[in-house]
Amino acid sequence: MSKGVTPQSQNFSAWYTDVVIKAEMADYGPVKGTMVIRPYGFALWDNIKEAFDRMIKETGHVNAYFPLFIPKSFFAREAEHIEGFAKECAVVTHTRLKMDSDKGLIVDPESKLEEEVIVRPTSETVIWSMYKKWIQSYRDLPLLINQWANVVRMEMRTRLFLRTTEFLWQEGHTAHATAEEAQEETLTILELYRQLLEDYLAIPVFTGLKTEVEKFAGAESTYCIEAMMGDKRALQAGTSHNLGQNFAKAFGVTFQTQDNREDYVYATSWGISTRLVGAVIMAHGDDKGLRLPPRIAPHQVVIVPIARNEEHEKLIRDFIEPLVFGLKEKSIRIHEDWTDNSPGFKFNEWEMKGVPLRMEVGPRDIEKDQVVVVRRDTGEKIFLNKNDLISRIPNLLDEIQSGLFEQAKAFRDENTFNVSNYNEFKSIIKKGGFVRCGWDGDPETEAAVKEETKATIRCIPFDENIDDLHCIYSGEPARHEVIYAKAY
RNA sequence: CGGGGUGUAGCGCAGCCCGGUUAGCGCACCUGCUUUGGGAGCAGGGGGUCGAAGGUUCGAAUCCUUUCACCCCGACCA
Repeated sequence: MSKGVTPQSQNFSAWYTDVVIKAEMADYGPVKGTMVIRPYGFALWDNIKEAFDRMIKETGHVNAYFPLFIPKSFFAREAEHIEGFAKECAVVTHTRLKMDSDKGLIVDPESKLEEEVIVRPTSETVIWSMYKKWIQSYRDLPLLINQWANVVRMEMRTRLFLRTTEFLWQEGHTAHATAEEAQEETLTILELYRQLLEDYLAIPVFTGLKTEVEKFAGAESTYCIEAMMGDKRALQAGTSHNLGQNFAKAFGVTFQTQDNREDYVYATSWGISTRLVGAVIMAHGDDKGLRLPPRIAPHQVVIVPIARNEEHEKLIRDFIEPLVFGLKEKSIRIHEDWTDNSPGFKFNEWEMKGVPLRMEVGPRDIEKDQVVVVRRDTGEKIFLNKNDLISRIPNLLDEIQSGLFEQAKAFRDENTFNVSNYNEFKSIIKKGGFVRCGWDGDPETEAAVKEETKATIRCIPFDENIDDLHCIYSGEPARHEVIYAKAY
């Protein structure tokens, strides 16, 4: 691993790419826009995934898997849906290659498909085609299915984790007997997303409703969590859609109600993606690299032995063995770095990789029955007696977890402004930050602001208050209080 | 999809204008010895169809043509 990264203050996006690569989170794939998630990055995703998977199972959801390929015709059924995704679909048109004497390996024109197949950009359509078969009666509802899958959206501009042609996500697709139940589900999931971000990723979020322009193609309404990154830009970190009866109507999914009527099923869908890995990096990282929240960090503690010779090594191994055992018993994820790099190198490397706690153990410590523990979040050096270590480490990890959250929250709050004057609005958007202000509810106003400032309405927050509020742009009485920001 | 840029060892680059030894440097890698509490030192070593194809020339990394790929900046998006 080579030295250092571009400082955040100099060029945030260069910093981001440097960190992703140098921390061995991901690498570029051979096809434009593709990414390889390396083991260290995948371990982080795995931990996020595990936490959320547990949450949805506790709330009655089950996992399943639907196919990657979708008949093109399915997409024609929901008008807004196709509108939203048509421009970024990968299409399979042929099924074979062959060797051509002139041109080498070519697509065999003979193998052209009758009906072209698209690679899923999202799975509503396949899933609802199946739900039609599975749902007849109110007794079949609610149907609460989730899938962990990859999806493909052909993107022009890509950035590792944040926007790649193929990405991993979870997509929940639920079917309900009533509109109320669907709405409740939509908000339940949004709340789980909030908890995941705040309690596990240590990222504070605003929750709220998307405007008509920003909502999901084919949804009645879209709710979201919005987070602030280290460059004061917004990142949409998760969305939960109330799909109403749109997909049920498109796919003819009806059910018999308790009183023997026929009605269309009410639907929701919701997703979070590997983008969250990018969110963790950009919300917490510093000029030394990543700073990972302990609850999702692949390694929570890394041990760096300081040994001059084999005798020291043996001494250290004996010294740490019971400590490691004790910590593992407490389910602490601990890693020993016995590679023959120098200690200084290891310090830098594990700081780059964001391990919350580093434990240095050398002969001088062993003499004093102690170890040196260094916090990644604050850099603080703590000398711990070996007798206190096993009880203290979990506390320290908790402190780091909440410390990262508090720091991110303070940063967000310092950079979120209530504003009533458009000039002030523009100057804040220009230098970065969120603006809470009034909006007259007109999509043309929203478009004009976007055109002039590049800022978009991230959401209409649940705690909006429009008393005496006027639209930042038109001056009309506000229909909503909204949060504007430049977004990823 | 528009504008710009870059392709030379795994990575980062020099060489290219002005063609001419065996294509070079830093990092990384391998071996050995000495080291190890903030990115170790010395010695030795391996690794290249100079993005690809064609052309000009006695001779091309270098000049010309074509092409491909990727990166950056904008419009779209989880």
